[in-house]
Amino acid sequence: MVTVRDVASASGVSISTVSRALSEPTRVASATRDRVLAAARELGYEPNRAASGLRSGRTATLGVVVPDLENPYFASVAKGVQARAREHGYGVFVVDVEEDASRETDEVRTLLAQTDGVVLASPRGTDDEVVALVARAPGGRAVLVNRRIEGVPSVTADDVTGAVRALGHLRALGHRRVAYVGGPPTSWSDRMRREGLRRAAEDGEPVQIVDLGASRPHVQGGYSAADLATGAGATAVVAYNDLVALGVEQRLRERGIAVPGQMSVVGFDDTFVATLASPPLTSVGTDLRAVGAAAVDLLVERLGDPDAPVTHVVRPTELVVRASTGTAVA
Amino acid sequence: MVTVRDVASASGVSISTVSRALSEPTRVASATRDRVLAAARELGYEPNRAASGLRSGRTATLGVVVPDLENPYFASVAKGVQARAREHGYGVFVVDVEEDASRETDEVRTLLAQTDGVVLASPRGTDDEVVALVARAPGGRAVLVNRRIEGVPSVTADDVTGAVRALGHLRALGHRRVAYVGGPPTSWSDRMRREGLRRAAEDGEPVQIVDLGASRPHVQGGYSAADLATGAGATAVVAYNDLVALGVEQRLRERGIAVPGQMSVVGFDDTFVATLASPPLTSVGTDLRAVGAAAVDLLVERLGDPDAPVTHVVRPTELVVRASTGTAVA
DNA sequence: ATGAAAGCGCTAACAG
DNA sequence: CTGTTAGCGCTTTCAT
Repeated sequence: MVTVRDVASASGVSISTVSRALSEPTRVASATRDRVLAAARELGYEPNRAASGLRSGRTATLGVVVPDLENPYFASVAKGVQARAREHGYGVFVVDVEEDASRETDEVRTLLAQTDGVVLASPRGTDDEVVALVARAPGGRAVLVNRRIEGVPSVTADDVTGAVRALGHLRALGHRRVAYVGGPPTSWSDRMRREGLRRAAEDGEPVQIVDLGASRPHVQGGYSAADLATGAGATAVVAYNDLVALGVEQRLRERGIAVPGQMSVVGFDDTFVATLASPPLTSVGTDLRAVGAAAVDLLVERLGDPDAPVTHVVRPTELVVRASTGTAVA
Repeated sequence: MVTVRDVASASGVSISTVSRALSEPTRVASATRDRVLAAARELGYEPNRAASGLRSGRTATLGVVVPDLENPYFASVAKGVQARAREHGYGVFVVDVEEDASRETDEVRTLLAQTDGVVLASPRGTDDEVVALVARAPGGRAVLVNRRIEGVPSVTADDVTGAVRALGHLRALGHRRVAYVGGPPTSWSDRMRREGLRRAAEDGEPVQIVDLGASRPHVQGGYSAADLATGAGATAVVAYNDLVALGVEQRLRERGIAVPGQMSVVGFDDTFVATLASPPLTSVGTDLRAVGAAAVDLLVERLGDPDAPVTHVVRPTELVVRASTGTAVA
């Protein structure tokens, strides 16, 4: 292993100069600096993060906690986090807690001790649990994604507006009875989506919202809920997310119910699977990588200034209309 | 921040006893140990990884490098890596190199300096580049996934057998002219899949393989290649992976060509998207999380014994038959 | 602009 | 079984 010492003796300076040349280039005479950098490159020097972190108290590492990496939603968020963190010079620990609230708690706790800050995506714990957890992070070293709690910095999508647009779209197509297949009870975005539908339903030509309750946020959840939607006499289904919507489509296809001929389907998140479905799914989307990136920006900003005001970033949503929605049956 | 020192004074022992109680519980009297552990818990002590790593030379961190986290294949591998690493007491840095071979090189280099070992999944570099890279990791601290090179430990899937089975399946259904939509030129698994098809084609009732060349390993790649398959007079298409296969299905559907009525389609990897397609995709699958887990096991084993022989783990593949394959048209 | 020296929190000899 | 001590590689005063 090559250390600052090796670089120092190779370039005939002291180790402090090496350290400075590497991290504060301006504070070193340009001639010396060049010599040092050349020696470092030549020897293949790679700074030891553990050592520098130990001394400086800065680990140059962030953590990101997600419920499930295989869920395309979180894969995209994690990708955005990783990419932006890299731009800021941070490495990132990715932790998949397998949809388990108590593991979430544990992992955030340890990550907080090991990293400069953590991004907590779609926490499965209650607001109180999350607040308690984050309280352990002095200086706001935690940022939430997809959950908004006063006092804790967060990045969320404007789901309310998205849901309003989705319902407007369906109303314009003549739908007057729309079923909603919900997500996990602790999901903040599920609350927002419900809220958007409710508001939109009351505003203008009346539309009836049929609440189909909570489903597991996977294909299977939608598959099981599809029959409830037809049973309720709805002409359109709005699903908690794309996977659920795909499950609905799957079941309808199996029963020979045409989409969108007899039933329209709308998803949320506009993940890449939306285009894989047949028919391709109309979905309320957000730029998920941008969500991850924004969370990192927030974190980095606060690490630079712990007293910065708590900010809530709300990313825009957009209704992407594809072939799964059409005019309502008479 | 609470340190070993705080725990030591709280429990009336020396710092070394604290350290031992935490990491080698057997070497400490049980009474003392209980006292120390209680104090640690009470104070909310979290060991500082940087410090322990600096001293012990062990970072308790692994790295995993993937071309694209949003690709379900790599999401699953990364998930497997993370989960197994956790069981072994390691954290994991996940790095997405965005399909870029030169970033791959850089990242592996830095990771090797920062971690105890790295899992390099589906390297985009050439064999020579990979060997050069790995040569920098004394004691075999790098493990390849989805690429086999002599002298470097690896975990691969038995793609040859998988391809043989896929072709056997198609032959049994009466197909005599099968098109293959290939993946990236540097892909090792693409080579193996081709090899399997070639072998199987020659063995038994003859089947003609039409090589459609390389495609981008995404939906778009399959979409563009689909017309080549029909143009070539094939009655079945084998695609490099599930995404490509879905692209093929998409284009065929658009053209009104029935699957499997007029054309059968087979994918590889059996990622969750295979079941989302319509018709659901017949695919040659491997347990991807297990692949990731095996890579970690290999790494951990070698970290324990750097002189252990280089092993190549080959995971079984399995043909999962779904609705996208049927009897050949007359 | 540069060097000397202290020490971050922890583990690993070495004593006892 | 437990305590003392040295020092991992680096950054950071404090001098010069």
